[in-house]
Amino acid sequence: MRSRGFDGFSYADLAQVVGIRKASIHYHFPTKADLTAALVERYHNALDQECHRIETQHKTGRDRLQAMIQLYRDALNDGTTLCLCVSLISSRESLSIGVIEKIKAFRAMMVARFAEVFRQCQQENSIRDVSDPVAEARAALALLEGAHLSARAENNVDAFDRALWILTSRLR
Amino acid sequence: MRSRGFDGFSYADLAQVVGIRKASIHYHFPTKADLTAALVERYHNALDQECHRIETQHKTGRDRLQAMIQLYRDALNDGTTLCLCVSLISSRESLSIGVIEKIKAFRAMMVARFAEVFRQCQQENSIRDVSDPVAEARAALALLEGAHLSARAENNVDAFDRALWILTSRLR
DNA sequence: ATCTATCTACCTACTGGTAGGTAAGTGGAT
DNA sequence: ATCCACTTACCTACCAGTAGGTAGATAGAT
Repeated sequence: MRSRGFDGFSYADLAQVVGIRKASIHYHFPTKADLTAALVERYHNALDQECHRIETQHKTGRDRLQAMIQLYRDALNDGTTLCLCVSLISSRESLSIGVIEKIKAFRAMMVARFAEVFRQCQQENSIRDVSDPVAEARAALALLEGAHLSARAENNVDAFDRALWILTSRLR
Repeated sequence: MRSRGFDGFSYADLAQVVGIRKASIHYHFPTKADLTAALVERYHNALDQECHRIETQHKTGRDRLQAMIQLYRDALNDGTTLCLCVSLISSRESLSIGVIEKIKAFRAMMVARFAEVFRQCQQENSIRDVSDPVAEARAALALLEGAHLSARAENNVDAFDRALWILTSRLR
């Protein structure tokens, strides 16, 4: 799903990967919308947990921000996958409203997480020119998602790092 | 194509929109790869021309950058469409190598255009902290593409402006 | 202990519909 | 007469989703 998008993946593909018949997947997730909603929810929880782990493992805003950038970098899986959110939004026209709402919720969660980290960086003075942590967070999310697209287009994870330079170069 | 993506749009859809039979489209563009390549090429030329128009209509780097941001903003068409490049890359796994190369070429062209504008801004001192115009250009492209995704996810063009704030707030 | 009923998780086989793509023909312009 | 743009009618492959059934685990009643 994260590598082929909503319109590009099928029950048959998934069935082959997980090793059961597609009818069995329909048993657990009657429609593609159900399946997608479950995936987004799982992704939401997984990322939320990862952010929590980062909070416990890193104490400064600087380290936390870098760890969260690394989190997105890892999500690329060497260019084979995108952030679930990115691959789904591109095919928004095919999504059910339930899935769209879940994507919005995921993004709101990530913005809140980033805003908290930027607020901390502001207090630490560990990053240049932070005037509005929430605005910074929204921009950072857009930048990260755009960096994912860049890396995929160039078929090169370095493109992700080059795009993120605009943010990482502000760290001190 | 720009609203539904490569995997989400079909010859039948397109035929209905343009008012001829889908076999007639196959006459002009035998395969979906041919059609997509032609679309990317047209998009490339159209944007190149738009950038040229901006260069003649605006003289300062500051004005040119703002006009190019507006160009991307207009490409959203009130949230109904994405930059062609964005909607295609998400379904990269379904694309022919020819199309991927054309997308790379398009991105290289846009990076070069943006780099030129950032270089001018640097000379004018009309934007804060420009140290590397090419790096700025790459980051700006990622930000613009990410802002497109944000606007689409939030179903609100304001989300585009909010993401771009990180760049526009540096103008002076 | 065993019979019975129900449930879970899976299966094969199929549906209606749509995908990209093609072969052969039509009709107007040069 | 020939070419060009387009048509109808068709193909095969695949799509999401369904019908109907089965093996095996679970649990309550006797």
